[in-house]
Amino acid sequence: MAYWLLKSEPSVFSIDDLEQRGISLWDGVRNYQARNFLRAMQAGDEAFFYHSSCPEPGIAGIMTVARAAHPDPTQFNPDSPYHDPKSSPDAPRWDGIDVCFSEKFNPVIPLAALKAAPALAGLALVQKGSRLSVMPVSAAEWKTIRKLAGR
DNA sequence: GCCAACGTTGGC
DNA sequence: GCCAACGTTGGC
Repeated sequence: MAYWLLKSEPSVFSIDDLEQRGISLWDGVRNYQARNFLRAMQAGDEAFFYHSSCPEPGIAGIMTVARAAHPDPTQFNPDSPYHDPKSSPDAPRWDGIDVCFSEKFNPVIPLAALKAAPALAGLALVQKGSRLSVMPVSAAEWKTIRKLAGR
């Protein structure tokens, strides 16, 4: 049982979208380091849902991993913005996971609050220049962040 | 919209 | 293998 943090632009896919759908494929990850973390995720793991590139960047809620990594179908779809011409079903390059809605934070935990917490200094999210979209969260960091959400 | 920081590509 | 050029990310 491990903890993670996944980023998404809410204009593309938000915590509200996930709440509405209940379960969803997490697709579109096109970075090798992030993909390798996806591959390490197991069903039952928990993850924070982070909203990026939006008016209120921050952690918007919690989801659980419903299904471990499997080939992301969007890589094979020429009509998808995530299409990768170098991928084929015989040799997929990218994986996705299935996630299940768990909780919504209202309001979100703002990025500034995460940056201000000394216990979170090691989190990739708050490190200068980090653009990683899938990252591990330690048990201690998980607890700290939940506390920031008032839970 | 700006721009700093980053990852990837491709010529050599 | 190097590295410049390019495209992308993401906060502000």
